[in-house]
Amino acid sequence: MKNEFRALLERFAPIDELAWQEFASFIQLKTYQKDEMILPAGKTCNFIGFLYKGNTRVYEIVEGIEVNRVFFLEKNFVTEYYSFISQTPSKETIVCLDDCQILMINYEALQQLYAKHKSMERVGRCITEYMYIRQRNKVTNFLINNPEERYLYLLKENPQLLEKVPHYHIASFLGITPQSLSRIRKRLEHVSSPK
Amino acid sequence: MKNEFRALLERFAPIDELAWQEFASFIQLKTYQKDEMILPAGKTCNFIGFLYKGNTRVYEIVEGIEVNRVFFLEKNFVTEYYSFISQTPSKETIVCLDDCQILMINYEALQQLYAKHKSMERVGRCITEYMYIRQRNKVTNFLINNPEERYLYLLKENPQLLEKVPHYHIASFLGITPQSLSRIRKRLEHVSSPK
DNA sequence: CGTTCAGTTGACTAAGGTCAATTCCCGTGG
DNA sequence: CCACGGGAATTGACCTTAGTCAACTGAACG
Repeated sequence: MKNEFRALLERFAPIDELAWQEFASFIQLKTYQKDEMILPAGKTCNFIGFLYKGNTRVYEIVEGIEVNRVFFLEKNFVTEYYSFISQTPSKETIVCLDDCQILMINYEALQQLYAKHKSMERVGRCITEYMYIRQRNKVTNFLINNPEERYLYLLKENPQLLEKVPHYHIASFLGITPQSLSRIRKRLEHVSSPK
Repeated sequence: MKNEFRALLERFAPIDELAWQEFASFIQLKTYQKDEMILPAGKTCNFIGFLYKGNTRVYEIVEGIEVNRVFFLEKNFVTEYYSFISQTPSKETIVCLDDCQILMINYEALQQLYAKHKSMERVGRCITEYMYIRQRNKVTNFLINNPEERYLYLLKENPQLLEKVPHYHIASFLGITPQSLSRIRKRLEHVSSPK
């Protein structure tokens, strides 16, 4: 279980054995039920989690509209990264899409590890960069692609998402209405299998 | 001149005198002419600059289309931050919109300073966070606002931009065509001053 | 068997994309 | 000083597509 967490971290940079042992000793397993909030808006995110089981949705209320920011799926991280690194209250809420088991490491523990182990700090920095580039890619996607192309991109990058997440959440994530998504899907259906 | 650079940095976190002295000793002044490239795509960005004079544009060629990423204006930073922090080749190109004078500090110097001065490292981390949140805000802007609203947002946040940058660059930055921008401007004109 | 909610569909409107033509502005050279 | 050239900006005509509001379908659940 913990080894899967390690494997994910090491996709960024290697961690030496000693650092990992210490890291592992800080890990806590938490379980949540479907629709439960892992992090409510207004609270500071003090963890980085590994989604051993289940899927989550991160949303923000902007001008009264609920906007889906990101979906963290099984076997990936789950955190509100900005709140975590800056240790300021989150504007976003993380909720479970289904029952979840999450391995968590908290902020204080991680800071200790950063100070103590060069290899951990390197992983941390790489993750920050990764988070940054993800945002950038998303901006690019909005800049050069229309809704249909964004949907196709999502389909290509994250086909599992469509099965795991209700479509109206996907629509919000793509910045369109559920109706539009439905029509886009219909259009594409005709193209791929023109009957 | 250098003090203005310092003031900008200290908007993120205070820098102690000793750290600043050392930082200042590394600063180099470089000058560029209008349309000159400060950083061509493919080269690794090894500097963070302070735009003492002039304005710059950062663009990327995506699927054959030139997409404007950001404009760095006088008295602000100029860098390709992802390339800088990860020390990997930049996908983006930085060009001068007019003649520029830039105070630059290079990567190696900065790393030295980070290792030596806690206050410098703190500033560095805060800047990374700032860059991250900027991208996030831009995503939000695309998610909840249509082109007209994005233009209005830009107008509110960065009114100088409209005077300093040709409109077709603004359009690309907003993710729309120059024609659309022109029509949006016309529409708004009628609203604000109905003759 | 009815309630609820996600998803779809229809009708209509508005807004952006595309292509082409035109105007405006500015610098250059005759 | 004026005419010309070129790029930016605007405008027009047309098309496509997303938004909106409302109705309907269908599946899940009690």
